[in-house]
Parts: sequence; structure tokens; C-alpha cells
Amino acid sequence: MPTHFVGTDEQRRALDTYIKLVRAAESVARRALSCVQEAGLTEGQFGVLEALHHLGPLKLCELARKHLRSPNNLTVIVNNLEKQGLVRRQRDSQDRRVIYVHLTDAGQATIAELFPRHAVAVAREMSLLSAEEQTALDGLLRRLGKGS
Amino acid sequence: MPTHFVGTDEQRRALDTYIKLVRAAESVARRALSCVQEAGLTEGQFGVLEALHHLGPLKLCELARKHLRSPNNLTVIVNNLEKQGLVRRQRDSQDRRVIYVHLTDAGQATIAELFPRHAVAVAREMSLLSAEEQTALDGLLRRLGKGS
DNA sequence: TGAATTTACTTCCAGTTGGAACTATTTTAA
DNA sequence: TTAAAATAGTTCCAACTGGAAGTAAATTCA
Repeated sequence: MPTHFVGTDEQRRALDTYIKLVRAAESVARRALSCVQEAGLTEGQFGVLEALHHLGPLKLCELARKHLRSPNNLTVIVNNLEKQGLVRRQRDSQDRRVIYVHLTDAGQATIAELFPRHAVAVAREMSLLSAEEQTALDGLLRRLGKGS
Repeated sequence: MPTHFVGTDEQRRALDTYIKLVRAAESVARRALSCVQEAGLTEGQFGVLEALHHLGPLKLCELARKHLRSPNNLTVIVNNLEKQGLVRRQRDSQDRRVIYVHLTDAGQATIAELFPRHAVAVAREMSLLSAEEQTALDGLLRRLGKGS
């Protein structure tokens, strides 16, 4: 016999909303990233190219902060982008610990073509909600994302 | 010079809300799963134990559907849980393609202790919003999660 | 100055993930 | 009835992830 969870009303509502939050994020992201996958890039690779596209050359540690990821992952992602010829590393002459990541011409061309398509895809996903609803959602998510 | 993205208002609002959605889900999940990590379980392993706890023995393909994951992942997760002695496989005698996954006594004890703590953690995270706000969020997320 | 600490990045490891290809079993349909 | 298709599960591969440990360079401070 299934042992269904019985907690307080508050806990059940919270768990239910929590699951929907995680599922909705995965679901929207999966659909929004389909054009990225078709281009042969992973989510992490796309994120790095996008950050460099919008912000210019960045240090690895800056990329990690943007990404909310640990720097060991960035090493791997940048390695793979470098293999594909989309970015290059450049050691800083001032502070020789620092490595800047630049887009190559190929990388620039790739992200310039891909990002607008991604933006259209995201807008299509979010258009399931009206402008007012998106604003309301935005406010609720901001408070949740900050944490206690 | 940074080349900041300029799209339509609609696209910028959608991208902004999209990022907040993904970030909020990651952020809440990370905090809610801290007790799971302390117990030495991963998110995927916890999800499998939770499903078996609430629904009883399940086929691998049923677990995959619950999980919204591909079955190859489940093979690995169940392997790791089996190594830890928390679940066991049992081949179905009717349909010999099918494998049922059962909780062991140790698995039952683990999830019975852990799940309530997870529920408390989720409730604490979600309590940043009032009951009405959670209900409103739930409705918005349901529509987003369904997709177009 | 020189030792201790901090910062930036890399490497290694175990786990998860998706895609593709594979075996075994069951169901279907000609 | 037999061949084709579908289903269940596994394996292999490449990639991302976090944690821990390691190297190199810069900074702090005694």
C-alpha cells in the first residue's frame, strides 16, 4: 500500500508549489534551449558565449560568478569551447594568476546568430502569460530566489 | 565595449523573467536539498527513494516517468542505491522485461527519517511567500510548465 | 624581508544527464 | 505462424556538476 505523505497543510502546499517551480523551470528551459542544442552547444557553453557577447572579455572567476557555478566547471566548459575554436584564453600581464576569456571571430558569429533565436524562443515560452502576469511572477520569484 | 542586448520590450521582459525562474528554482532546490546532501544522498537518489516511499515498489520505466528523466539515468541511480543497500531489484515473473525496484528496510528507514526534514526545509523556503502568494505562483507556474 | 593567507585556476573523482546503440522480451499484424 | 514493431532495461560516450586537493601568483602582515 502506498504510504502517502501527510504533513501539515502548509508543508503540503509548499511541496506542491516547490515541485511546480522546479518542473516549470526545467520545462521552459528545455524548450527554450532546443535551438542551442541543435547548434551543437550545451547550456553551459551557450551561457559562457552569451556572457562574453554581452559583457566583453571576462576573467574565469567573473564567468563563474555570472554563472553561479564553481570555477572547476568553467575550466571544463572553456576547454570545450576552445577546442571548438569559439573562445580563446589570454593570461593577464598585470596579474599573472588571471586568465581572460575572449570570443574568437567564429565564436562571435555563432552567438550573434544564436542569441536572437534564443530570445525569440524564450519570449514564445513566456507568452503563455500576459505582461501583467509575467511582472507578478517576476516579483514572486525575486523574493524566493533571494532566500531567507 | 560590451554589446548589450537590444530586443523588443517583450523579449527583454521574457528573458528577465526566465532567468529569475531558473535561478529561483535552483536557489530554492539547493537550500531545500541541503539535508539530503548531508545524509550522503544526491538529488536523484533522494527522488527515487521518495517515489518508492510514497508509491510503493515501481518499475524502472515508471520511475523514469515520475522523474521526467530518461531510463538510462535511472539504471545508474538505482545501481548506486543498490550498492548502498537502500533498494533492491526484482524481476517481474509475468513480464520478464520488467524490473521492479523495492525499498530495503534500510532504505525505508532512511527515507522515513529524511523526507519529513526535507518537507520542513521546503516549507521554510516557501514561507517567504504568504499562502495566497504561493497559490498565485502555483497557478502561474502550472501554465508555464504545461508549455504551448 | 619572509611567512602566512588569499585568490585564480586546474586536476581528479564520483555522480548525473541525454543521446545513441544494443539485448531481451512481448505484442502486433501480415 | 512468423516477421516486424514496440517496450524494458542496459551500456557506452561525452558533457556538466560539486567537492576536495593541488599549483601558481599576489597580498597581508609580523
